[in-house]
Amino acid sequence: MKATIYDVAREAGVSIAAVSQVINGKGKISEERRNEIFSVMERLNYRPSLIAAALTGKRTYTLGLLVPDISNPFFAEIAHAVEDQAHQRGYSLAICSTHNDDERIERYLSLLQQKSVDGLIIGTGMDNVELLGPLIEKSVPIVSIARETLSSHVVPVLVGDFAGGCMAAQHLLQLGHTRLAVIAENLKVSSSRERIRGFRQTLEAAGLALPETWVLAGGNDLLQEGKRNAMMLLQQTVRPTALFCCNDLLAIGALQAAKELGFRVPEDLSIVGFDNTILASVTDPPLTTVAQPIAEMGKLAVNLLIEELTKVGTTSNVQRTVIEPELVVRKSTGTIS
Amino acid sequence: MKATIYDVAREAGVSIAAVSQVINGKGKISEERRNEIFSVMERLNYRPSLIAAALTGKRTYTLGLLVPDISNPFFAEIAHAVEDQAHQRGYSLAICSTHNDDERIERYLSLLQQKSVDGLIIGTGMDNVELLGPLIEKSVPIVSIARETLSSHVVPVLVGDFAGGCMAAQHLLQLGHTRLAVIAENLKVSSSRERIRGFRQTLEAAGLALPETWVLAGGNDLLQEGKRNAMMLLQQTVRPTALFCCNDLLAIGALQAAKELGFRVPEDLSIVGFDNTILASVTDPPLTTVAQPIAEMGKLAVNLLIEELTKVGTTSNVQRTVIEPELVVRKSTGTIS
DNA sequence: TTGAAAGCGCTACCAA
DNA sequence: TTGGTAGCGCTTTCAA
Repeated sequence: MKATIYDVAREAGVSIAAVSQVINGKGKISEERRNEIFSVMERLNYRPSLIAAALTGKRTYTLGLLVPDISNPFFAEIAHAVEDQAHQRGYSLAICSTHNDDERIERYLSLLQQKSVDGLIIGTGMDNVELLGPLIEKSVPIVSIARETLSSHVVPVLVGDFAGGCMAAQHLLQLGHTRLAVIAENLKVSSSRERIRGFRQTLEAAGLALPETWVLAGGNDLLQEGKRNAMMLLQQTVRPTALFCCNDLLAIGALQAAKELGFRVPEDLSIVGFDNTILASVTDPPLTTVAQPIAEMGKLAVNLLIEELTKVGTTSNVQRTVIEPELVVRKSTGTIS
Repeated sequence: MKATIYDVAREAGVSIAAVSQVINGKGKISEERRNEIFSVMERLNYRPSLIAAALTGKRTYTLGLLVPDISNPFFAEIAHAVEDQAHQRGYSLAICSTHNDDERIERYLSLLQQKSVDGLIIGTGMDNVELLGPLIEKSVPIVSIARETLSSHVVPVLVGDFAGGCMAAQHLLQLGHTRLAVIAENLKVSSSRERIRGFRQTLEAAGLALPETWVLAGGNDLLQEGKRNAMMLLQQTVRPTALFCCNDLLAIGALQAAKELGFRVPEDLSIVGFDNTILASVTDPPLTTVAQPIAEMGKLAVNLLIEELTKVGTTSNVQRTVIEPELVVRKSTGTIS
């Protein structure tokens, strides 16, 4: 039913070895034979089985990508960037939404291992780094994207989270705000912590404090969570005039809360997001946000990974890469009135 | 370096056949042996190679998903739904962004074929259906999602586009609008055409006409395109009071155009979108839109596909499935003032 | 119940 | 330049 290398060899009156050579452009085959074989392959609509090739030790040309949730625009954009570059390099992508659930991660990891992916890109949080052990042992190269290093064997590609937090603070400070609060995702996520650290440090350098009670975090449904936390912040008698939200979804939730409570943005409240996903450009007012260079990160991650998995033997010597973020000022921030 | 079935067999003092049986829960192996083998597998951290298994004719447990662009929230949500269900059924997903480019589609199709995916879910437009030929010959089951049938061999899972168009029209009609226009994506896409057809028919049934000049389409950057087309529509001396946009991205573009031109939504202009992606809930005002039951469609598509590929031999007799959409009324539509 | 052995489609090494 | 052939790791008869 499906043409194999044997069919081609038979039709062309050569050995399968010859056909294999032609497929891989190796060995020495005369022009004549080569062309003959090509034409037979064409005629039979022959497609070499990557499965069989992989079994003999070649690569599978498949990369695994772990993200918390592909329907979250940030990760969708990451996936897009990664896929694009992978495709360019001849690899395809197995995408896995982990829901940040270790059990699911374990299943996926095991599956990817069984499928012998050539490399792994991790964009999901992981409570239990041990789960990577088996992969590392089998020396499957791993890079993490937008996440701090998980282990010394994982090369991270990340955005300057700390710097991003600083930028947000600086911007808000310049606008004259003095009562600032933070809404974060999940403090287990290192990038959130870094952003907050940058934010706080910049504030303190300016002689302002960021009280612990004004750093709210947690929750799974980001939009809801952002809204809920913003509500709490805004209903206090002394309320913040500016909010730094650790991602766009949270910022949008905050935006909704503000509107619901009758605060005008940015006149009564400034909001800064993080990520610069499509969402940020679509809200009203559009969101001032710290942009992650998603396309660049995706591309870099794939390139590092492929570089890693193509150089055999050589000890890996790639180090962490940090790409600087950029503040995109839109309409959700302004001077205090 | 990596444990194989041989290692397990040797350690356990049995034949590889026995191990294989245990793995697959087939054949008759004594409790004792079985447990012994299991414990050895555990100890060796053995993971059966799916590659090798696939080579012997078993499935690869991989499904291919073709979408135009995974970073578009609609397709990201589709991907999420599909992945979720696939994972539940023990399959993983190779996701491919085609950019609606036939050349890219061809490359991906060829790749998926070489990887022997068990089935294909197509959510992308295809100018050249012929490309599916090779897959169909190899009897790889294919379902299309949110797309009209591409060929008699492709089972479609779609939303009632026509009905959705009707709903939008009805809603607008009820609000008293009489000058309605349409902004569409690309008239090559059958779903767009169907939506418009439903919309127009409902209008006509109410004695209203939808002039061809008020049906604008085309473009690749949906947001921009929606904005541009809305601009054109709104700057005419006799302008529409209501816009039906064939997807949320277009609707958001229209929303931005309206604001830029100083029209209030919904007081001066009503806008209805289509899809009900997360974007629709995030704009201001939030978008009234026709909701596609994305999760349901994704689940159904996967189930149909797996059903198809598990029943050997039996002639496929699954027929097209249409899930009805639902109008979600938010704040972008209102009575004319 | 168990095991020996014949593939699955392809690569790579070694002879010819 | 070519072709023969030994695997790669696993499934699956078929005998024992």
